[in-house]
Amino acid sequence: MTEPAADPLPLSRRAAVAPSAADDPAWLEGLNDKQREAVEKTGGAVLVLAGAGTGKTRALTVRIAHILATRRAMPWQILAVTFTNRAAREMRERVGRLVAPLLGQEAAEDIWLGTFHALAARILRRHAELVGLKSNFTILDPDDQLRLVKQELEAADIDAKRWPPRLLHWMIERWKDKGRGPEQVTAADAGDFAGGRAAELYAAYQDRLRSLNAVDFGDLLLHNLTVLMQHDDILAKYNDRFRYILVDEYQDTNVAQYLWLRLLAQKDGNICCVGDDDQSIYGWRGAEIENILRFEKDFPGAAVIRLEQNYRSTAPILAAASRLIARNDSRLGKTLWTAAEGGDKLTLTGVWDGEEEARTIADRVEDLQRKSHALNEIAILVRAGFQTREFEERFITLNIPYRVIGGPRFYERLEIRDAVAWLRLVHSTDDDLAFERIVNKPRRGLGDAAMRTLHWLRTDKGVSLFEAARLAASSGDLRPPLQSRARRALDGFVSMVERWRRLAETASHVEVAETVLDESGYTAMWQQDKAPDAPGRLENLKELVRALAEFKNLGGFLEHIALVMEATGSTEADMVNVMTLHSAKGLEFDTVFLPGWEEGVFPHPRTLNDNGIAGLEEERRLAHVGLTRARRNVHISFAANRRIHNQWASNLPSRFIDELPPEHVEVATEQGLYAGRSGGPGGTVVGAGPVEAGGRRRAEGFGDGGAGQGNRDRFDDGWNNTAPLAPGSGGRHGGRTRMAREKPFIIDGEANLIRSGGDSAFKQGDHVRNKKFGKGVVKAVEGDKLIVIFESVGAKKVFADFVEPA
DNA sequence: GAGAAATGTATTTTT
DNA sequence: TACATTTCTC
Repeated sequence: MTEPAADPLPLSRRAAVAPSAADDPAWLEGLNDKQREAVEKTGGAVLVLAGAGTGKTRALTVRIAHILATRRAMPWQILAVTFTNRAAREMRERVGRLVAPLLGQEAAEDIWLGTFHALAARILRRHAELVGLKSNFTILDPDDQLRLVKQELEAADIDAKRWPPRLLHWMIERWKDKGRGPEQVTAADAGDFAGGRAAELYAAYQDRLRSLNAVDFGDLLLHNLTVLMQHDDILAKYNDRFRYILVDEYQDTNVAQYLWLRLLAQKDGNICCVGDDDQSIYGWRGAEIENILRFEKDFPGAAVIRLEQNYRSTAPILAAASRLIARNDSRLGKTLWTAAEGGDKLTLTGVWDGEEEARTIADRVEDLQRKSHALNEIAILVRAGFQTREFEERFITLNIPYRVIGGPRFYERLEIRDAVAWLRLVHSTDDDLAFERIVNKPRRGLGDAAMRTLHWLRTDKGVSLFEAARLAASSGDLRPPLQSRARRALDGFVSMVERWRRLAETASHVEVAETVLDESGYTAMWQQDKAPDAPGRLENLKELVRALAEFKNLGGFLEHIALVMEATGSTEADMVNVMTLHSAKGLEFDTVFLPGWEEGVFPHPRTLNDNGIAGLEEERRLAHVGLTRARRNVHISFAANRRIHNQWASNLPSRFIDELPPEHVEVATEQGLYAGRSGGPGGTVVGAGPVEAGGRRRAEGFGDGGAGQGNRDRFDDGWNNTAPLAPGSGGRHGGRTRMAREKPFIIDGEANLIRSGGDSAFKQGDHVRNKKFGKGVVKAVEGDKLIVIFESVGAKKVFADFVEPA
């Protein structure tokens, strides 16, 4: 139970619910002082710093309702921006419920409410010609984007082996996040990618997109910026229109989104941003936590309102989350508190390996199930996707229903993308990417040779590939001549597509889709496929048609799948939820398991390597997000050994464990794993597998072997430059790849690795036995950990508690 | 053009 | 290990 005396946090402050005056309008009822302030302060710039579980969505939706109900603006004069479709949907529903009794059902429908991308697309469609596009431009999915990048690399004759397309794609995305077109990329930004040609490739990629009448996600914002900055009249129009702007999850905005908001808000300046700097976990994809930290400078005179009263979690959970996040320097500072008293301590469990961790957690889940705890209210939140596997396996054997959230998404599946490409082509024959994707699916004898001819025709005549196909089918005068078989195939293909286009003029889009999938032979292709996953794919195709039926027309549907890539999953069934910490943001559960709190897993070493202190702070925010998902119980665990990519690694408990308040944590480890955590040398020791003759090995992440005392020290002298990259230039690309191939390190008793044994029960040279690795000899003693050379697996760093004298 | 073999590569993810 | 992608081979 909580011990208030030992607790530095004001956990038992009095609840600050506003005394509800009798003449208060209905929509303001039940708000606390701060929430109410956030709702009623409608003029000027407002930053609502809303901690986890403090009712931020409530404040935001009531604020919209308040603006509407008090007639400060009409629905279409309000711009409300979210990041996810889920948030947008939820917000519209909630606003609708609030305002329907006052203003009618339609009021909420007319609000400009949606994701950044959906709203930007809506605006861009009106002004597409100003950036060289047609208003029916295609929004490419990541797969198409990458394909184009590859093609550009190929066209520029750059070795894709040495310069991975994915990296270039990533660079381009980040530039777009920063609101920079190709001409704004400096040589320094471009780095040494392909000998400094990245900016040039970026420009080529943009040209290519334009010629395809296509945009990627980043372009939606980027082109908006171009339009708004270059056309004062258009900007003025939107400035007049949007009298109130509201932004959710402001800590996740990137530079482009920030600039977009600034432009749109520049006239009245009635902008209200809601966010939580302590939940900024998307820096790696361009989010600028600086945006929220800088808000008061950006919008002088801005009001800052802090929502700190938490209605979700128990006091111990909040104490743990607060204590942990207080270690971050880059934050505005907030302290969550709750009026609720009591609550269980967090539990901390150390186990031998990942398998045991899964077993332990699954057993606990089973136990909860017996006590009729809803499975839906249980979540297992992991750092990285691969960690879900062992839980899945365990749940399958125990027959516990579970769902993995955030796996491969419906619209990303191969068969769906193929089918959609068919529809895209029927919708617009200009869609070259769609054409290329399905022209030979199912196989109709159109391979590289035929495509070369078509590409030549396209360039020569300046037409689309589809048009080129039509020409090729009828003309005899072709540069690379076309086989008669290919010509017949093309002829058939073209007339087929044209027939469907005529059909589309009269028939419903569902009918068209069914015809296309049937007559193209695409369905038949999967029916004949004997692969075990073929039936599932056919099922997905049916699902696609079902989904299609919910839209008015084909165009609407295609826009939807471009911008709404969400998974279709049942949320009703009672199942345990397994997902990454990232995808858990915004959700809450009664009981939350947080496995894998180990150095080498969480914080993730790569974040540390790439981004140093800032990276560590982001990982810590991730831990904070994890903790604050729980209403009642948090179970943290760590495994001393874990197999990652078929390599055993012995890990120390995460430094974040040290950052939790001990008085709120119950250590449930039988062998005292936790007790010895502090003071030891840090780092991850990667086990070497079987000892191979003479194998001197070196592992990434072992750079701090010598000196570390506390965590801070360890970080400073180790983590940043720990990976032994190739010296000198080469830098990231070459260095990292080369390193990864080198073998892990075998601890062979080098003096600098041996720490004084102290009071350990073992000493160097002792023969020991361990239940997993068998017999071995102690090579070194480090506090409560031993380095043992096992006969079976070679050198391992193990906790002394896990071995016995042999 | 298709299937087999070799090779590379393994955070986080929404739109 | 497990996957996707590329290259090889027929």
